[in-house]
Amino acid sequence: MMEATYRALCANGFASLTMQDIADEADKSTSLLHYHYDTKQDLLVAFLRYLIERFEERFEDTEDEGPEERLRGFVSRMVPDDDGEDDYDRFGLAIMELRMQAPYEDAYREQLRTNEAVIRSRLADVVRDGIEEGVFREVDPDRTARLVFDALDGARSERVTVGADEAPAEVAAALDEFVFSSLLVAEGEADEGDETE
Amino acid sequence: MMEATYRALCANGFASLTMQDIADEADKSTSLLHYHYDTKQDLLVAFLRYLIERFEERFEDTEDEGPEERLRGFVSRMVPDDDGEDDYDRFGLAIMELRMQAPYEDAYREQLRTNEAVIRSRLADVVRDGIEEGVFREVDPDRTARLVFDALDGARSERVTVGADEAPAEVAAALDEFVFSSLLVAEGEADEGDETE
DNA sequence: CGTTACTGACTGACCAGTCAGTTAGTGAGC
DNA sequence: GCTCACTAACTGACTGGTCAGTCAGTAACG
Repeated sequence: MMEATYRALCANGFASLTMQDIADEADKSTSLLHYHYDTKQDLLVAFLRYLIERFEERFEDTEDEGPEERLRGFVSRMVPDDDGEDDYDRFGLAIMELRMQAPYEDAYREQLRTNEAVIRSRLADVVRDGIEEGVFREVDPDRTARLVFDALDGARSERVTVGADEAPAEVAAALDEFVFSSLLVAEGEADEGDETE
Repeated sequence: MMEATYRALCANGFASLTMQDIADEADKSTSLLHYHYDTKQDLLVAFLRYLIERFEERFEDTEDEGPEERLRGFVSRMVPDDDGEDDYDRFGLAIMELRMQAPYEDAYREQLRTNEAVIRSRLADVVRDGIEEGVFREVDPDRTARLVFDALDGARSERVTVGADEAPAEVAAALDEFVFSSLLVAEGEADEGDETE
């Protein structure tokens, strides 16, 4: 069911997504969807919940790597190297379409807020860990995480909307140049100085 | 007519925008809209064109300022200080909704591509000018402009979708810390010590 | 009297959600 | 081992509402 929703979103986008589209992908009737979920919104909120659960599962696997690898891993997961991933863009776009409906639909907004908070705080944790381990210099982890997340998000938005395929890679490079390079403390330097800003 | 479209977008958002909404704002009939514009898409493409013309007019006014002021001016135009601007968020959201339909509607995509290219290249020009004048260090102007634009865009998206009101200001601060501060050459320390906020 | 601006009434398509059912599985009693 | 009752999964046909776009006109203006 969730899988069918995923496929339908990739195939049709969100704005023109109908219950029929999902039903077709699942080889079921629309009536069945309404049997399990009262409204289309209910179904989609359940889908968003399903998504963030999957994200958390996948993220846990990286917890033993070093801060820098984890940071770069995060970036490269948002910037797929191979352009073969057709569904990646389609799905990313569909989710963005959905996000744009959040202000009009409380249920979406609440679930999305949760999802984004989880992602951003995982990223901030990586930065925080890096600072504690003395790999990164002292910065505001939340603010830094937000810059990284929002820049990549903006780039992705640019890519999927107007087809600026190079945008995510360019932004990743710029982040590297301006943020990550300034984040790494010089090797062999002190990992001391607990000075809260 | 364009004004009416603007008001209708603020009031209703894009996804649920009907020709009737626009007609109501203009105190005209929907038939008249179809008399001037064959389809809803045509009307909205004309509206997008109208927007970028207005942007260019307003931007020309800043051409005599210094690079740093222009850069900060650009940022602060995307991050309204006073939270009183209700329409600003509503309209920003509506445009983002529209952008998300670009992949499904060629006419939107072409016009949006033009609009975004104009904005980004104006920003890159500012960086380029700054480098030529020796105020900024040598960086890739397009890449830097993209980082700034996309980060602010991502922040705005976060704000309007899930109500993270602080996002644009946080990102602006992070840009300041990571990008702008590293952009200014130390040269002579001529007029510095300027600590805004 | 021709053109441009404008209207109200209508249509055809689409779609979420309803409803009155059918089918399949599960177990209890005999 | 068979029937009956109960329930969960599922369906097709339908409805009510919405909306872009059409069309046959009218008003205004030069």
